[in-house]
Amino acid sequence: MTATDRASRLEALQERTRYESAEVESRVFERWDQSGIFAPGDEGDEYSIAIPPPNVTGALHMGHALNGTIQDTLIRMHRMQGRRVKWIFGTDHAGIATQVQVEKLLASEGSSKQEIGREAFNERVWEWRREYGSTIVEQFKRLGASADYGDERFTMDDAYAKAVAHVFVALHEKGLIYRDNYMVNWDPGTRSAISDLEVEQRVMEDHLYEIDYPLASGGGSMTIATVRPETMLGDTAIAVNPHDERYTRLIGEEAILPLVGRRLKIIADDYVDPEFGTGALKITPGHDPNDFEIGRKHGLEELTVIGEDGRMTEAAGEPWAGMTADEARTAVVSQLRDEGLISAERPYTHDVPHSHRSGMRIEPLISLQWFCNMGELAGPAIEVVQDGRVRFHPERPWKKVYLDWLENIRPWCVSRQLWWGHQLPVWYCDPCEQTIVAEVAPESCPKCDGELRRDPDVLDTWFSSALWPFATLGWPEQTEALEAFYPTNVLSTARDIIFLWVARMVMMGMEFTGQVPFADVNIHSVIQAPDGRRMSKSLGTGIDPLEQIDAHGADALRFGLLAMSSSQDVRFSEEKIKQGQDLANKLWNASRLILLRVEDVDAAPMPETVEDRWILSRMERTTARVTELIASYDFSHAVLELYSAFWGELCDSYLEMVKPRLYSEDADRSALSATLLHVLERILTLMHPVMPFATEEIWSFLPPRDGEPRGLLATEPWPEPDSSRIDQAAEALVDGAIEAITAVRAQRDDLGVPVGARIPARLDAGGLDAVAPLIADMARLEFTDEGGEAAARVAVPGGVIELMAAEGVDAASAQERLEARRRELEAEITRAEGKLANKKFVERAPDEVVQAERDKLADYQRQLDQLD
RNA sequence: GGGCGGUUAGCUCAGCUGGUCAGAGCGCCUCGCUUACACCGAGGAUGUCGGGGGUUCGAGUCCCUCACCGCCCACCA
Repeated sequence: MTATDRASRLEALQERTRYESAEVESRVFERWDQSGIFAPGDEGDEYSIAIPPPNVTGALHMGHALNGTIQDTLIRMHRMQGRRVKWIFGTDHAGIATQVQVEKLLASEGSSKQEIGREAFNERVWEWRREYGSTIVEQFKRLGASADYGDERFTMDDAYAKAVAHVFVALHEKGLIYRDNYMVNWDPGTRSAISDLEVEQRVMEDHLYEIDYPLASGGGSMTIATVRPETMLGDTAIAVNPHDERYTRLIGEEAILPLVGRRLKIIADDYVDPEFGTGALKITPGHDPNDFEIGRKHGLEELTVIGEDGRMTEAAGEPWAGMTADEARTAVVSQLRDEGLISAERPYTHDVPHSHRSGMRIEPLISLQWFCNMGELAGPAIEVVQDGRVRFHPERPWKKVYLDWLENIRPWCVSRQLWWGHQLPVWYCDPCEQTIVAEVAPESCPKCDGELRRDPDVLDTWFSSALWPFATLGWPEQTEALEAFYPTNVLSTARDIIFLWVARMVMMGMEFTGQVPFADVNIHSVIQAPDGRRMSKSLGTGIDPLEQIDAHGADALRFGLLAMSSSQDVRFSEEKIKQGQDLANKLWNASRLILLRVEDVDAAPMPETVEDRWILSRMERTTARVTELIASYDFSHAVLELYSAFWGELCDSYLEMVKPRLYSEDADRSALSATLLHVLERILTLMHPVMPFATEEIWSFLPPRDGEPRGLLATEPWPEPDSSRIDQAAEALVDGAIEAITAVRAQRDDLGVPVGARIPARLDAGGLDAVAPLIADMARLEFTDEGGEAAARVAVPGGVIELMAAEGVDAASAQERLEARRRELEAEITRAEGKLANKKFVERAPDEVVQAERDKLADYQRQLDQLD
C-alpha cells in the first residue's frame, strides 16, 4: 500500500461514521483466508483444540455460536502469543440424525430406503453430504471462527473409518467388546437399540392395575400391581420379598397366569418392596430391566412377547399376536375385567423412559447386540481427573459429576440397527457358526472357505466421536500432525455431553494413545430462551445466531455471548448483543478520532502528562487482567474488563482529557500521537480475540511500522505486561481528578449551569494541585485565587472545590446538594464511630480492619469540616 | 428416591477465601445534536441481597430450616 493509498483510505474513513459490520466481515474474512492464518504456522509450541464436531445435518445454533466464540477466542489469543496453533475442524456423520434427513428426502420423492436398498441409500447420504454438508462450515466462518478449514475432517472419512475399525477390533481382542443377548433400550421410533445415555425419563399419566393371579393350589389368589398389563403375557414368575410374612408360606408354590394359563413359580427376592402395591411382583424377564435381572438370577425363562416392530409376537399367543402393544393392553385389560380379575385400578403418575432420538416410549426387550464393557477403560479415565492431568473448568461440580458417572459405569450397547454409519467390522459364517472380527474384510470363511455375511449393524455415532481428538490427526498412523498436536490443550463444550462424549474420549484416549486427549475441559453455560425455557427448534424457542449476525454483526454476537455466559445457565438477552454492537461502533469511532487527528509517527509512546502516564499504566493492568481471565476461561469477566477499560477509561476519560492537545494546530503533536497510537494498538490487540472483524479492519488504517504497511492483526504478537509502565502515582492523581470532575459536574447540573459555560472556582485540595488544569478543563472551571463568596462547595478527594457565584449559578439550589452530602457524611461518621465504640470490634477484628475504619472516620470528618 | 444449582435494582446478570460489595449493561428520569460516535455525551433515581432462625465484633458472603424455580442421576412394579 502506497502512502497516497493510505491517504485516500483515511479520507474515506472520515465519511464512515458508523461501523458497518456486514460490509467489513466478508472482506476481512477473505483476507484471513487468503493469507493462510487458519492453518498452523511453522514455529512455536503447539496449541490445539479439537472442535466438538457439529452434525453434518446441522445448522448453526446458539450453542455452536457460543462454543465457537469461546474456542476462537482461545485460538486467536494463543496464535497471537506465538503458539503454533491448530483448531481441528470437521463434522460428525451423526448416524440417526442424518439417516432421518435422507429418509425424509426419499419420502418426499415417494421412495424409501427399503425400496432402494442399503447400498443406494448410503450413496444418497453421501450425495446429500456433498450438497448440504458444507452449510454448517460456512456458518462457522460467518462467526469469524479461525479453524483449520483446509484440513477438514469427517467421521466417515476412509482414514477415520480405519481408526474406528482398528479400535473395535482391538477392544474385541481384549475381550472388552462382545456380543450378547441382553436387555436393551429398544427405540421403536428408529427401530434400533440405543444406549442408556440416549434415554430420557418423561413423566407420564398411566394406570396402575391390580390383577389377581389364582394360586395353582386352588386356595385363593395373589394380587400383583402393574402399569403394563400387556406384558403379563410374558410373565414367568411372581416374586415376593423373602421377609414378607404375608407371603412366606407361598414361596415355592405356583400361581396360574390369567388368560394364558401358564404356571408361574412364586420366588423370593430382596428386590421386591413389601410396601409397594400389594408386595407381590409379576416377573417379565423379557420386557422389564429389573425383571430381567431377577430372571437371570433365578434362571427364569425369558419370553419375548413384544417384537422389535412394537407388535405382540407369536409367543404372546392368540388373539394378541400381531397387535400393537397398546392394542394388546386394551384387549388384555378388557378380558381381565370380563373375568373379574382386576381388583383395583387407579391413575398413576410415574417416569417412563423415552428415546431421546425419536421421542418414542422405550420398549425394553432382549436383543442380540454388541456391547462394550467399560469398567476396565474407566479406571485410567478416573485416575487422570483425580490427579489433575485433566482439569475441569469450573472444577465444581463437573469433576464430581464426571467421576461419579465413571465410578458406576455400565456396559455400553454400541450396535445400532441403522444403515448410515460405521458398519461393524464383523462377519459371520452361518454354516460353521464362525464370527470373524477383523479390520480388513476377510475373503471367505477361514474354516470352510464358505461365503461370509457381514453384520448389518453400525456403531453408535458416539463410538467414533470418542476417537475424535486423535483420529482426526491420522491415528493409528504416527503422523506428524499427531506428534505435534496431540494431546490437544482444551476441550470446550456444554455439560450435556460430559458422559456421552467427554468421558468416552478420555477413556479411548488413555486406552489407545496412553495420553489424555486434552488437558483442560471447559464447560460453558447453556443459553436458554429469553423466557427461561430450553432453546429448541421443536419448541419454537430457538434464536438463529445468523439472524443476530445480520442484525448486529458477528463481533457483537461474540461479545454478547461471552458477556452473557458464565458457569451458570443464562437467558439469552439480545440487549447484550446490542451492547456488543454499540461497543464495535464506539471502537470504530474512537479509532477514527485517533487515526484522523494523529500525526504519522512510528515511535514508542512518549508520555508528556500525568494522564498519559495514567492511561499507559491502566493499559498494562488491563493487559495483565484480560490475559489472565481468558487463560482461566473466565470469558464474561474478560469481556467486561475490556468494555470498561475501553469505554470508561480510554473514551470517557483519556480521549476527553487529550482533546485540547489533539486539536491544537500549532503544537507539536508527535509525542501525543505516539502515545495515542500505542494505546489504540494495545486496545485493538486485546480486543481482537473477542471482536476480530472490527479490530482487524481498524488495524488496516494504522500508519506503517518500520516503513512497512501493517500486516494482519490476527498474527500480531500478544503484548507481555510491561511493569515499567505501571505508575501508581499517576493513577492515584488521575483517579482523584476523575472523582473531582464527576462531583463538580453533578453540582453544576444541580445548579443549572449551562454545560458549555466556564465558571470561576477555587481549588482547596492539596493532593489535586498537580491535576488542577485537567480538572479545570474537564469540569469547565476557571481556577482563581481570588476571594469572594462561594456559591457552592463540592467535596472532592482531599478537600473541596468552591464554585464562585457567576452568571447562571443559582446559589440557593446549591445548598440542597451540600446538605445531602453533609447528611451522607454524618451518617457514615455515625456508623464508623459506632463501630469503633464497640469494644468487641476493636478487640477482635484484625488490626488493619480497625485501622481502616479509623482512617475512614478521619477522612469523613475532614470532608465534613471542609464543607463548613 | 438421591445429588446439584438458582432465588441480588423494572429486565438480564456480576459479586473470590465474611469487614467501602450493594455493582454492571439495558430500561427509566433530567439536560445536551459541544469539531470520534445520538449505536453519543453529562448527571440522576431505584434493592430491608426469597422467608425464618443461628454463628460472629461484623453476613448476599458461613451453618440450619422453609418456600418456590431449574438441572442431573436412579431398576420401585
